[in-house]
Amino acid sequence: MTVSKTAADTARPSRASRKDLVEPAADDSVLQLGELAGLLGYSLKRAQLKVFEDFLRCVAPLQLTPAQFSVLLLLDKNPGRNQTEIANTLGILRPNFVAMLDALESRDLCSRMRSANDRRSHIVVLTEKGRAVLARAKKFVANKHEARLIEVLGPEHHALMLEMLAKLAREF
Amino acid sequence: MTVSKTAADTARPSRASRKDLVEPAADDSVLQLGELAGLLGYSLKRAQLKVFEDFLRCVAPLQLTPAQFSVLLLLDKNPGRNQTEIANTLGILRPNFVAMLDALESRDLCSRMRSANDRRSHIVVLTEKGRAVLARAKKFVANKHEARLIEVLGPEHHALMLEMLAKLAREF
DNA sequence: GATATTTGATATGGTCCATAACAATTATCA
DNA sequence: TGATAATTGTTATGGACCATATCAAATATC
Repeated sequence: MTVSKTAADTARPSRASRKDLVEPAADDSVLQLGELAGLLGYSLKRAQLKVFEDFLRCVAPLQLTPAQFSVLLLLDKNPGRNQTEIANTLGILRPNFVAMLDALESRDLCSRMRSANDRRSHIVVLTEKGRAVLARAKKFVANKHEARLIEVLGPEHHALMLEMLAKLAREF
Repeated sequence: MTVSKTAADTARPSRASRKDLVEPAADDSVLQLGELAGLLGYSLKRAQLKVFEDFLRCVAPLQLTPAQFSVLLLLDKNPGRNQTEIANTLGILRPNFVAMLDALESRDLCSRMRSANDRRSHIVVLTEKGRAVLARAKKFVANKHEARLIEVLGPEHHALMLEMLAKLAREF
């Protein structure tokens, strides 16, 4: 027995214990989702993966992930904030935000500055290059990514969807 | 210098290089999301996390994750299928599905059987206990989880949302 | 019957997420 | 004031999830 309790470590029946023969499904048709199709969380997850994939494609020339883009957007909209404030707003834990900022700072998209008030905190500021990249990214996102979403869903459904998702994220 | 190239390993400016003082934001009000609120992918991700959290809470007595629940549902709806067929339908890669099945099988919720046709493949079947647990899980999900979603979104918006999410997952 | 393909499995590495702990700094308050 | 507590950025670490290469056994192909 191992000590750590990963799923992979759980006991698996020996080969000898599963020797019974069973008839496989006859037809090779597509599997039925059943009630899975009615599970909101399931479709939510699958849709989210697709949307993030498309985001990455649309903004690939700038090499920005959705999370990185959200950081740049937040820095632009909220100057003079420190690491914890930015991280908290995005639901990122402070320890995990360090490496994220390191990556952005090493590409000269943002910069850590010392606060004039509190020598503990680092104020995070967009660099000139950061502002330029963000501006280009915004255009890619609006013209390619969101445009495609609006096209597929229809403008009114897109707006409604945004509203409902925000409601879920807020009060669920 | 380390060898692997994680984001955390990217060069970070030395402490000496960021000594400039900067005025922090004066007010301590809530940070502005800005265009982040209009990004569908952002709200999609946040909503998905909340919904999965709620799912885990609602089905906690049965100790089932959303992924495990989806496997049980699929096994029930599609008897006589092998591991790859189940995994593919759920978008799970075969190597990663092995540990997942190990966990379920070690709890006697399902069982791997040899196919009568093809001695390579394992037909995955629900056990009696698996069927019982699935039945209970379905009730928890319907009466607690989905019920709350419908309550928050409203029945017609819930249905519309499901439709749109499925559309995104399908044709995006 | 030689070769290619499929299936389940292992190994491995990457990314993301969560917690504990630490030094430096600041806040609290007796 | 000075002792103690709290905060900030950081490191270390481990778990969960995802992706690729590879393998032996079995089957398919030609």
